Order: sequence, then structure tokens, then C-alpha cells
Amino acid sequence: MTEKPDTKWRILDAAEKLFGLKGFEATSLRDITAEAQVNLAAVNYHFQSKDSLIDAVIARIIQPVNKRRLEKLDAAGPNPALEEILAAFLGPVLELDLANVAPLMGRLMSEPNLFIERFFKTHLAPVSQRFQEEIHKALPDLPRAEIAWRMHFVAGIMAHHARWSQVLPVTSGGLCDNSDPQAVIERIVAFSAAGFRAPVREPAVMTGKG
Amino acid sequence: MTEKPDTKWRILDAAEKLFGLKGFEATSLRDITAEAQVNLAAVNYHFQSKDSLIDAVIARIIQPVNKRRLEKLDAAGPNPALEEILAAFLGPVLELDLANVAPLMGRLMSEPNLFIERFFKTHLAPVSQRFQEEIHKALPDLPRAEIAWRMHFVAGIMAHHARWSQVLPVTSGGLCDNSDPQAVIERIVAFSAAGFRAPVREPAVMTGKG
DNA sequence: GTCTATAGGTTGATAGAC
DNA sequence: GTCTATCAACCTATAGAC
Repeated sequence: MTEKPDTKWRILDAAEKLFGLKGFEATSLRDITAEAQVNLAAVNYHFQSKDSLIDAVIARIIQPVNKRRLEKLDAAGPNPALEEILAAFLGPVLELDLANVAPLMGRLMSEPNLFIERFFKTHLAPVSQRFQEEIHKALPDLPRAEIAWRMHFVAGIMAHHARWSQVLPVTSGGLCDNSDPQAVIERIVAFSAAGFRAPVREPAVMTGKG
Repeated sequence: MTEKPDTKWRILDAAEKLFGLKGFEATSLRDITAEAQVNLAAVNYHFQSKDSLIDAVIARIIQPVNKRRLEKLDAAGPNPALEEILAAFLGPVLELDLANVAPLMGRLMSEPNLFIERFFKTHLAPVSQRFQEEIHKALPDLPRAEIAWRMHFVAGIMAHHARWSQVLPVTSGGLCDNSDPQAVIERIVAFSAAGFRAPVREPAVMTGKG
């Protein structure tokens, strides 16, 4: 019956913000408890260790993202267009809060060592497979390997944008305005859909004998 | 007259490898001196601090990469095709040693805080501007802002691939074979060129009065 | 559940002998 | 230039009072 933002949630919120801002290793539990205005020992009481806290922070972000991805995909009907598939994959990430959540998501996607060990099989692999199946239905002539490559490219755009979105207006010299998430999604969908429809280059034939 | 791999170079090589593998914060000077088989105090003798060592490691990678980018661009003649421009931008990064150098390059590109403070103005901004000019000549109808956005997307693909290349054969379930760097460059160039040529969506007109 | 106090270890950096 | 030894600061984690 009490309000939600108790100690445990305050720690998760503070950890999410600081992990995204400075990274997992560079953020100490003291940084987190200072930001959350709770006692240092509370971290080890509510979570068992820093590693478990990292797991909890990430799970709290990834699970609803993947849930919404699949909901959007289902909502697009039995034979969604390529653009609908890409928007379902990208939207839930690019709609995350740019200040706190998106940087952490981008950081996580650029740390394959951490990601693979703890989240790849449980969180990413099933969703990735489902999306690759849908793209295969939308582009039946595109080889499976090419679908995997191009999903890898789309994930790269998404991760990089999540990581740079906060500073992009500066680094682009004001050219890139990302204040409207929907406009960003449309841009990335248009770019990625065109890339997915690019002709597949035949592998070069070696001149040596077989 | 002595051989090149003296203490200073051994430290740079070891730091490059470990920074890429574990990250800047997670790698201690003791990790580096153990890998390089030199004394701990040698780091602070040859470089003044860990931060200066980070600068030196990164400068040693970025400078030749940007030099080769511009050489490739110049070699493509006065009016290079879009594909030639993209290959000049991507090639020198994607041809880096996948085991040691590429992971560090990918990590650097996914750490905007570090990157912007120390390398953006000196290393990235001039090269980026030159490439955007060339793309403007190749695609004169594409708005400047859209060029900036799409270069941002291409950089994302590049950074993500540099970061994941080592594990990609596993995470793709064997679908993505990246043993041939030239084939990877061709794939990314084809995808990105098609994305660059995608039609620009007109901004949606609001239904409210002006 | 929340706090203080502290154990036990690692870090970056330096002083000073050789 | 290279080494040993060491410092002060920081870290995660826990024990135990309340």
C-alpha cells in the first residue's frame, strides 16, 4: 500500500542512470548510493552484489522492450511489411528515455562480453530469431545469411544511436535534431529498409581451378 | 639501432589489447605490465599517467586510419561514386586487426563522453566534414541534414561491427562468416549505399493551425 | 530494513636505490 | 631506464547494533 519509490527502486533508478553515464566498472556502489540518497549497505541487503544489481538493472529495461517488440509485431498482422517489422524492432528501444535509459541500453549492446554471458540466450536470441523469420517471409528471396548480416547492421545503427543520441545535436553541428523520437524511427526505418532491399552481391569467383 | 619492440612499444601493444578486451576502466596498469612483461613503474616513466597512456594508445590507432581514409578518397579521383566514398570511410577501420585493434576502435566509438572530450575535434570532425562534402557532390539532391543523419547510421554499423566481429560467428548461429574483411566491407557498402539512396520522407504536416 | 564500522583487497602514482 | 617498496585512496562486501 506504500508508495513505490522505496529504497530498492531508488537504487535501481540511480544505478540505471549512472551505469549509462559512466559505465558499469567506472560506477561504484558509493556513487549509486549517493545518487539514490540511501545507505551503502542497502545495496548489499536488497541485491546481493554489484553483479546482481547490474543484472537487475538490465532485466528491468530489456524485458519490457522485448515484450513491446513482440506486441508491435503481432499487432501488424500475419504478413507485416518490411517497414512494420523494422519499426517493431527499433521502436521500443528508440522510444526509451534518452537521458537515462537509452545510454545504458546502447552501452549494453556495445559490450558483447557482458551481454553474451548473461543476456544473449535468455533475452536476445529468441526475439532475434522471431524477427528474422518475419523478415524471411517479407523478403523470401533474400538468403538467410544476408538477413542475419543486415539485422546485425540494423542493430548497430540502433545501438550507436542510443549511445550518441544525447550528444548528436552537438557533434553534428546542429544538423541532426533528435527531439522527436518518431521522426528518428522513421529515418532509421527508411534507411534500413532500403539497405535490406539492396541487391545481394554474388560472391566473387576465384580464378584458380576447382 | 636496437630492435623496435622495446618497453614503450610493449606497453602500448599490451594496453591496446587489454583496453579493447576489457575496457579502459576495467583494465589496471598491473594488468598491462603483466601482459607486456615489464615493470609497473615503467608505465609512469614512459607515460605520465594512465590517462596519457589511453591517449597514446588511441592516437596510435586513429591517426593512420584517418590518413588512409583520405588517401583512399583522393585515389578515387575528383568525383568519386557513393560506393567509393563509403569504402574509403569504412575500409581502413574494417581492415584493422580483428583480435586486438578493432575491439578497441569499436569501444572508443561507443564511448562518446571520452571520445568527444579528447578526440572529436582533433581527429574525427575534419575527416567527417570532408566525407560529408564528397557525399554532397555525389548526391546533390540529398539535404545536408539527411547526409549527417545517414553518416551517423553508417558510423553505427561500423562501430557495432568492430565491437562484435569477434563473437558474430557465434551469435549469428554460424550464419555470418566474417573471415574475409573485403567481403564484409562490400556488404556494408552495399547496405549503406542503398540506405543513402532511400527517398527522403517529407516531414509530416501537423493538422493544427499555424 | 537501516545504520555504523571495518575488514580485506586493489588501484594509480611515486620515492629512491641501482 | 629499470627496479623494489610503499603510500594514500578507493573499492566491494559483511558483521553486528538498533
